[in-house]
Amino acid sequence: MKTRIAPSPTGDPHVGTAYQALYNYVFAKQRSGAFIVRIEDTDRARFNPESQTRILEMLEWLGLQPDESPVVGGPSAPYIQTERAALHQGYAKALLESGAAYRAFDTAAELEERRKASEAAKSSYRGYDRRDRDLPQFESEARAAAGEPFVVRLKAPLEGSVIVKDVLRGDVVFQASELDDKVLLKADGLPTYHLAAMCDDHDMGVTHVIRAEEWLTSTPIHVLILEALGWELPQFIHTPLLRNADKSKLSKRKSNTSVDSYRELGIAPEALLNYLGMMAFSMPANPDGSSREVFSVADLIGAFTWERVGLTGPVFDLEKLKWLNGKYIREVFTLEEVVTRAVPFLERAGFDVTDTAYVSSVVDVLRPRFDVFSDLPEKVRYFFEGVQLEEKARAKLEEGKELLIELLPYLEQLAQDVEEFDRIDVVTVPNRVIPMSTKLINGWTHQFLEDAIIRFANEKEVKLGAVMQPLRAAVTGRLETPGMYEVLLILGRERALERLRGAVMT
RNA sequence: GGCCCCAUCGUCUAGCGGUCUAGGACAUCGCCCUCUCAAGGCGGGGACACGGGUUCAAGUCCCGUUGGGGUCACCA
Repeated sequence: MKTRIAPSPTGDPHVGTAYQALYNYVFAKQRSGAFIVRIEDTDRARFNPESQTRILEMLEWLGLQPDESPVVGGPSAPYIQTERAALHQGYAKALLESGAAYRAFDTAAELEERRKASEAAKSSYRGYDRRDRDLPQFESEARAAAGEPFVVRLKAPLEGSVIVKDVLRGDVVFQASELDDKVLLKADGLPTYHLAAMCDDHDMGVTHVIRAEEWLTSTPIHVLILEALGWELPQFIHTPLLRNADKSKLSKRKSNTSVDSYRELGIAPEALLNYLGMMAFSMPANPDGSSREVFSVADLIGAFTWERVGLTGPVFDLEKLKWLNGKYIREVFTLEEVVTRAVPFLERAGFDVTDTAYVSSVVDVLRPRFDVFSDLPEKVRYFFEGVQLEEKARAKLEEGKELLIELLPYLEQLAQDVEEFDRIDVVTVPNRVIPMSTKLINGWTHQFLEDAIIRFANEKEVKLGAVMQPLRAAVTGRLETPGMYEVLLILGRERALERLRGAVMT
């Protein structure tokens, strides 16, 4: 069996394409079939060469590797539709000869005019009026031979009905009177989607056409083409459309449809795929009845079945996507994986990331505090650059300056106090071990800092917070940061004390 | 407007006639934890669109209404 996605290179890589790719990929893999990618670039007016590479790159980023595609090739090459134009023209000719199609010589202006007239007449039929359907054979040939531009149209039946068998919805019946004679071959000699997709799917051996619901109403046309060519019908599966918050079809104007934009936001491909996998499809529940929100593509391949795919168009909710991404950062990825993904964002912010151990401890301590990588740089700026006092932090600092001046010697004393203790090579913080270079250690450990600061607060008879917040402001310039002991440890004694001195002296 | 598809909390969804006083997740609210911010834990509010059937019994089946969406291009 074989599935495919057939994206059109006309713009940014669309999440809808990623969504379709996921279904096609998962279903093909589950059935040990092939997943192929074909580029549908027959619309020369909207064609965008960059778009093609970006779509292919998107799939690579997502890890949805096609078995056949323009880049990896395959037995049915080429996988770029315009390169198959001769094939399409041949099929169009066959259809013309068998009488299943005909030439139409209407100009765009004529069609437009008649369409308007039809609308003005409030006719419910808005399709082609079939003016040239019964043009005598000789006239058709002669005008074509004389060089008059024409398109090839499908001769759809005038009576009866066409039944589309959709795996998810069963039989969908369309009356012939609702169909019109769609263009198969355009005046420029290139095929329209209807012809090209059917021919290519057939020639490439596609067995399951899994595509968005918006194609459902043109499927009878496709069935007609397939039948006229004498080909076996594939299984048609129309999946619900991803929606904007207002339930309309997901669009650029109302939502972020570009996968690249999510990538820039700092959404991990695993999280995006996981999120897309819970749109319309639902993973079987856990044994305790709770729903399973976190799963991989491999899990999907294991559990996927069309019976668990709903038919209502799901609203794409960025909030939940972000939450899921945060979940991956906190619970699914290893620290190392989080760091690897974070580094490019930190570098782009201009931070020096050469000290891997340092970067790692910074990221680690921030892990429960960001859910999208692009948010990270701002949250860790003070770890890489000097302190920039925020307004509220300045006020706190002023408020506690007296206390800090007294605290300073306590902290400076710390190293001496613990000389008698053994040297420690790692700093142990509850629940994690942060490797540090030994020169930063001495008394500068979580335990000693905590003891010292609590003792100090007790002696001064103030709440811990009265010490912590001014200290936090002094050392980070902010009022919201990870735990102070962690921050002091990561910063290291020298830098922390230096910042503290600097703050109380101004 | 014609045709086609769809219909459970604001959102993603579970539910395949009785176990539903409808379950989970995001969001939201409250409490706990706590040096701040998060994370985490606990708890609250919150839905079967409506009307007819069928049936001993309907969120679950059928019909209609309403609502939403899609589609009617020499775009895909």
